This record gives sequence, structure tokens and C-alpha cells, in this order.
Amino acid sequence: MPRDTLTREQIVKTAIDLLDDEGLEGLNMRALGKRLGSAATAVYWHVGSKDNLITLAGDEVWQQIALPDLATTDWRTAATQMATDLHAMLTRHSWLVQAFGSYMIFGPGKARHDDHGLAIYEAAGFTGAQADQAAATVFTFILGNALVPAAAASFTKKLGRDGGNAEALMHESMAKAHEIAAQFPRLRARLDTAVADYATAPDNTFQFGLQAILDGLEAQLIAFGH
Amino acid sequence: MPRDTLTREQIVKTAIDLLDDEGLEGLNMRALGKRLGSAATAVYWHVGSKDNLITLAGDEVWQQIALPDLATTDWRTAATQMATDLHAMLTRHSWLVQAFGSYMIFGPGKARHDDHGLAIYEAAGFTGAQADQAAATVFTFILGNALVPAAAASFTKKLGRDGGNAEALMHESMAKAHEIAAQFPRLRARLDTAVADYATAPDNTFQFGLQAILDGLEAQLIAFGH
DNA sequence: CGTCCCACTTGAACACAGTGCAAGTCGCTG
DNA sequence: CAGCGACTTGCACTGTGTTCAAGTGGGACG
Repeated sequence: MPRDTLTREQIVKTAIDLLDDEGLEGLNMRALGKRLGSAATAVYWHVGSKDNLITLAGDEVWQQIALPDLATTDWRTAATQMATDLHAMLTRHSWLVQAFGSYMIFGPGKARHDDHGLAIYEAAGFTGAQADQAAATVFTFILGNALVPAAAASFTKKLGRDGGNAEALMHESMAKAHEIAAQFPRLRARLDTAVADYATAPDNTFQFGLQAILDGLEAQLIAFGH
Repeated sequence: MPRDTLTREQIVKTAIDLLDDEGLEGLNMRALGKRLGSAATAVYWHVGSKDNLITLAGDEVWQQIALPDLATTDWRTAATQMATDLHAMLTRHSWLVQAFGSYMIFGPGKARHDDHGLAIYEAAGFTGAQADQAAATVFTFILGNALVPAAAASFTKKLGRDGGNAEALMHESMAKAHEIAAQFPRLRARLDTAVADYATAPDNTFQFGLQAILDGLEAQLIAFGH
């Protein structure tokens, strides 16, 4: 058999593609092996375990995020830009949000990102623990915001894998949720408009929340005398 | 064999106990069967599938959250109280945050909670889509905030299940993270204090973020003329 | 009081996933 | 050219979700 047909980078890259296509539950070593054109078990020599592979893939995509230049950008613009980039990345790789709940994903890529995030809030005027907290607030908001779409994507893919008519099952599931929501006055009142709003501009809620949070952080800065 | 030994409520309750003890990956049908004192497959008759069981368990714990009386509480106090309750619940049942990424968890329990959340922000003065967005901002922040501790808990339990010395593996993992962080100036500067801060008051970051967000929402209210 | 029905339980069995292992198979080095 | 060792492979084991055919016993009905 040919030698040196696999490299760790190639495996991680292919795993990311597979994860993007099939979701976190769709990644298994045999499918990955098939995509790589090699035996499933060959992967183990390069990455050790599936857990480790996911950790590597998770950290890799963090490198895709651009870091704004703080010398030429005011902190709020930089914060918005970095947050929006992260949001886009998590939307592109929705499996990462799920993986975040089950694996400890921390490597050079995320460290680089975290460090720059901290720099932004230090530039804004936060010091010590407060800079941490400000950065964590924005970060966790983005993470949580990405979780619900990630679940939806995962659910859709699962229906697709189970064969059969995913269409009908999805419709049934939506109908059930609709029925439950209809029993609560405020949810019922917003049911149709909420779906329509989300369909036309899914990122509205994200931008609304992000700007509210940044407003709040600015208020904290002023309160602490800046 | 005795009849009527199992009920759906009992199964869901036991599943929640098991999930609390062992985490999401620790829940499997045979272990659940053992805890129930019955065959693993008997559960299927009552709940249909593992996915459905998790959906049921996930919705059940939502009922635990108290809903503040909006007639006697101003909106900001109510919002803080409900957010803190939710945060505590997600900390108690950290598997729920993980499950949120892989299953569509929406039932009467969550609907009840969402409806009351919406009521708070309508009471504050938000209308229509803005009330949705305000509620979603707070909710997703809490969710994201719970995700990292959930991952840590899951990781610890996984090490425990893999037998051997979880202690040593955990230590090694922390050391590696420490080493990576040390290569970035701002992370390095905050490494020790961050760990210490978290150890003494893990909820500080949560409360800081929550109040910042509520500040931001208040600012939005004023900006839109209230 | 007997008997039949069916709600409920059970154990065996299947499919598939992660992974350890022993046996290769080449390319490079001496 | 011989052998070492970096890589690859197929087999097989374990654990997990789930299906299914075969019970089993409590209550309803005659």
C-alpha cells in the first residue's frame, strides 16, 4: 500500500468538510476514512482518537476569524466586527457549537482569538477581572445565540439520515411546537410574525442583542468613571 | 412478571437523576433500565426512543423555574430573578445545555417559561419583535454562559468513566491549556488570577454580564422614547 | 368462578460506532 | 541489497440504540 498518503492537516481539513456537510453526529471514522480514500483505522495513527480529532478541527476553524487592528479601530467597532465574524463562523460550522458542550476545545486558535478579545475590552478601559468579564459576556452571548440554530441544523440532518420523508417529519414537529405555543397568550400572539421576522432577517436578533450588550458595557465604563 | 411497574413520569424522573449523576453521555438505556429495576427495553414502550426521552426530561426541568409575579415586581427585578433561576437550573442540570445543541427541546415547560419571559420585556416597554429580541438576548446569554461549565463537567465525567486516574489526565489537560495560554501576553497576565477569581465566585461573570445586558436594554428603551 | 384479552415486560438479536491489535507494505538508510 | 521503521489495513471486540417475537399476569366479561 502507498505510504504517506495521509497527513494530519489533510485529515483535519476533510473532517471539517464532513462536519459541515453532515453535522457532529454525521461524523464517524468509517465515513471519514471513505472520504479520505483510506481505511478508517489509518486515521488513528495520525490523530489518536475521535475526541482529539474534534478538538483539532474545532480549534482549526478559530483561525479563520480576522482580528481587527486596534491601533486604527475604536474598540466598539472592533468589538462589533469580531463578534460578527465569530457569529458568522459559528453559523458556517454549526457543529462547533455542539462540540463546545461535550469537548474541551481550547488550542492556539481559540487562545489567539481570546487574547485579542481581551485586548479590545482593555482598550475600552476595562481592567483586570472586568476586562475578562466584559469579553466573556459578549463571547457567551454569541455562543448561546448560535446554539438554537445549531440544534435546528442538527435536527434537520438527523431527519435526513434516518431516511424516509424528512419533510413530513419536520412538518409534524413544527406543527406540534406550534400547537404548544398556541396555548400561551403572548407566544400565540407572536407566532406568525416571529417566524416571518426570522425568515427575512435571521441576524436581526443577534445584532439587536450585541448592540444592547455593548451599550450596557459602555454604561458600566461610565459608571466606573471613565 | 409484574405488570404496571413503570410509568412515564417515573422513567423521566429517573432519567433526570441519572443525567444529573452521569451526564448526557452517561445516559444509556441499559443503565437506565438497571436503575429502574427493569429490562432496558421496557422503557421503549413508554417513551418511544432515547431522543424522545431526552426531550421529555429536558422539558420537565423547565417546570422547576419559578415565575415572578409581574404585578408586584418591577421588570428589572423580575428579569434578574428569572435569569438567575434559569442560570441555577442549568448549572444543576448541566446536561440540558448540551442536549440543547442536539435535540429540539420545546414543550409546555419551556413554552411556559418563554411566555413569562416575554411578559417581562413587554412590561418593560418593549413591543412586538423588540420584546422577542430582548428576551432572546437575555436567554441566549444565559445559555451560552452555561455552556462552558457544562463542557467542563462533561469532560470530568468522561475521564471518570474511562476508569484509570482521572486526576492525572485532568492535570495534564490543564497543564497543556496553561502552556498554550502562556504564549499570549494578555492571557498569560490573567492566568492565575482568572482561575482564582472563578474559584472564589464563579457567578461573578454571570451577574456582571446580566446586569450589563439589562443596562443595555434600558438604554434601548430610553433611546426609543419611553 | 373461569377464561380470554391486551397492556405491559422480557431476552435475544441486529446494526453500527469507536478502537486495539497483529500483520503487513513500502520507502529510505546503511 | 537488506533491514528498519513509519505508516496502512482488516479483523474483531465492546458498548449502545433499537426491533421483535414471545411471553405474562391483572382485570373485564360471561
